[in-house]
Amino acid sequence: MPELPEVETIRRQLAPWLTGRLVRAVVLVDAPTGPKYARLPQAVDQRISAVNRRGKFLLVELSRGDELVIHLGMTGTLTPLRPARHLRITIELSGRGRRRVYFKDPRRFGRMLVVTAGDYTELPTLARMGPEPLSEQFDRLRFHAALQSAAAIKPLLLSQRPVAGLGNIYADEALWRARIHPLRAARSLTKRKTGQLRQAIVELLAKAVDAGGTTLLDYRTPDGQPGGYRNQLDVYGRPHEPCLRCNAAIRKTVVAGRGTHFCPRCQRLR
DNA sequence: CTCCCGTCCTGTGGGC
DNA sequence: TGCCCACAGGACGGGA
Repeated sequence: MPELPEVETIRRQLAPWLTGRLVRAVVLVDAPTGPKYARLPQAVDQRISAVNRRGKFLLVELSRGDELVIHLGMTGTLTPLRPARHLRITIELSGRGRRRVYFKDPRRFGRMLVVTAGDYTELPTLARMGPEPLSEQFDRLRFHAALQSAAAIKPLLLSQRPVAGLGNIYADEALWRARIHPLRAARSLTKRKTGQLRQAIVELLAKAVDAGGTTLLDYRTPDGQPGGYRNQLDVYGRPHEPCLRCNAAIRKTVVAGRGTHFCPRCQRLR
């Protein structure tokens, strides 16, 4: 479900609420065990010093040199209200006001585990993640270099390696903005084109963060609000509708097993 | 090493 | 109404 703008929106709401509090307990509900929920008891009695984000991962800094890594998968949410169904984990906190965070995850694709801070050997995508798109690290030269691959551009973007945080919606949106066909071999793109793609990614994600992300079905921020970017989407979810640039019918296909939207006129393969 | 595909899991919506 | 299939914001592991 959540891509960078949604996770960033959640992080901003969570940070003031969690920072400075002590983790009193982590309660596994509906018995999630195994590597996806490793070492959670280790968080108990540690104080939360910061709530950070890398790509789509939330990184909760703990006082004894550990890190609570949270990935929401497709359908995960963190909420102060106990969900009626699909509750997986309850985190109990010290202090006044809201003292419980609930991790709701219908499809169970999410994960939550404790690692030594910065040790991401159990999280290969995080370990090899590209630069944050809204940081100085995301520069033209490095991005162009990261695209020297025979792979198709869309699946490469979804790998998180050239740049962090793009998922299925924003990959389609960015490629439409930059007028690049999702199946174009990444290394066939000129420097000028990769520069345009970089610019598209930055502008798109900044606007989406401002809007609080995109709600398609059930995404909600911790305070219960849907994301406002949905009605600003240019191609995603608009198959057969006219392209907003050239009026040609938006096409929907499957690329790398994911629904993929593009304009066959603006985004040519060659 | 890189790339591609299937798989993990549950819910929903469309077609018949 | 009921059933079945396709599809859904992601990441990982295995095989080529």
